[in-house]
Amino acid sequence: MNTPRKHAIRPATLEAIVEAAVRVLNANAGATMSEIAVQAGVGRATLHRHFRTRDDLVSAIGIRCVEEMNAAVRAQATAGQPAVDRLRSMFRAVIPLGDRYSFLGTDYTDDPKVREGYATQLHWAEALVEDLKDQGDVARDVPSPWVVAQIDQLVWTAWNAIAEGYLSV
Amino acid sequence: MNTPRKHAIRPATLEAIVEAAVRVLNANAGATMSEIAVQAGVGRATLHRHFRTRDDLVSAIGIRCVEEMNAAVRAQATAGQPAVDRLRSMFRAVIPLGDRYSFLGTDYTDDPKVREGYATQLHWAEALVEDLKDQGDVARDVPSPWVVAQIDQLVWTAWNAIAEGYLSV
DNA sequence: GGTAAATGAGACATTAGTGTCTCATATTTG
DNA sequence: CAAATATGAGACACTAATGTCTCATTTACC
Repeated sequence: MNTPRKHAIRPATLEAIVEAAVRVLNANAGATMSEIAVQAGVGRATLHRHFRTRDDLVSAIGIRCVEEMNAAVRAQATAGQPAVDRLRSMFRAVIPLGDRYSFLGTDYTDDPKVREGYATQLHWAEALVEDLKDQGDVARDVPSPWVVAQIDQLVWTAWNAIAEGYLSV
Repeated sequence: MNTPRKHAIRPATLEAIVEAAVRVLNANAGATMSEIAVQAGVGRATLHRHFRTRDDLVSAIGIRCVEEMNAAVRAQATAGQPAVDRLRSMFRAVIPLGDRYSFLGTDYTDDPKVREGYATQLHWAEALVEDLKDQGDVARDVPSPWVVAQIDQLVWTAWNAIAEGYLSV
């Protein structure tokens, strides 16, 4: 079941679309399907052929983003490391992805997979904060959500700083 | 010269519009003129009568925002205080304004007055960072723009934290 | 109370974007 | 080379929002 005769989309086309979408949306979160099509060097109809609506496209990129993020974090994480080192590893993993995905902070997608992936990241961060408190690296009376928010925002700030050129990876 | 016969806009109407716009745009940066009109209890035509375009309205609010911010900072600032205390005062002054203006981080306005007001804030922060370095509160080799960005983002994070309810003013 | 001006309601034209469809062309596959 | 199919180009209908306009009604001022 579900055996499309040959190929439903040419890999090169898909790649061009996704790459262009990431690039264009990163520069302007409200970018239009036409702009993306032009940047991808592809007809607008082709966009709609593979991503029926604009939301579908943004969701697809959102999914790719959280997956890459989680993969990057997992790849860096070494079990048994001190919490502080794991925090540092996380930064090292995530910050280089900013030039591709920072627009997701603005252009919101409600896709359940994206929410799920983001929730995974949050839980990971919450657990890390607990460990930091256990080690005495963070005072017990600081609200954990506040610490998590700070970690989140530090990543975001770094992304912006890199985008604006006064910090480099 | 410039003596409109009686009044060009009723103060109550203006107030209702601006208040509603702040409230609605804060909840949804992409809100529509109709939504704002409804929330203000005002006809949509009246909106356009006093703010010809949507941009005009957003700009007007942006201007009001930076003016309030700068005023709040100036009101709190006591000359001759140690830099760290001035930083704390700034936070105290600015953070309570977040529930009204945090949307300005998303909904961008290009109005020159807004840019100018924002530039004022930046210069103020830059000068403060220099003082902090002079006092040895911040290491000399940390890039100043990075510190400024951190201050900016700390305010932003606090605004969000308050909006989401796990922190209070 | 009477008058002038501000407002509300709604019709209207315009614009920009979305999503669908068709057909000719280009590309892949066998 | 031939057949199958993905693509490009563009026409089309549809929608949502903006900005303009008119006219009846309400409000404020003298």
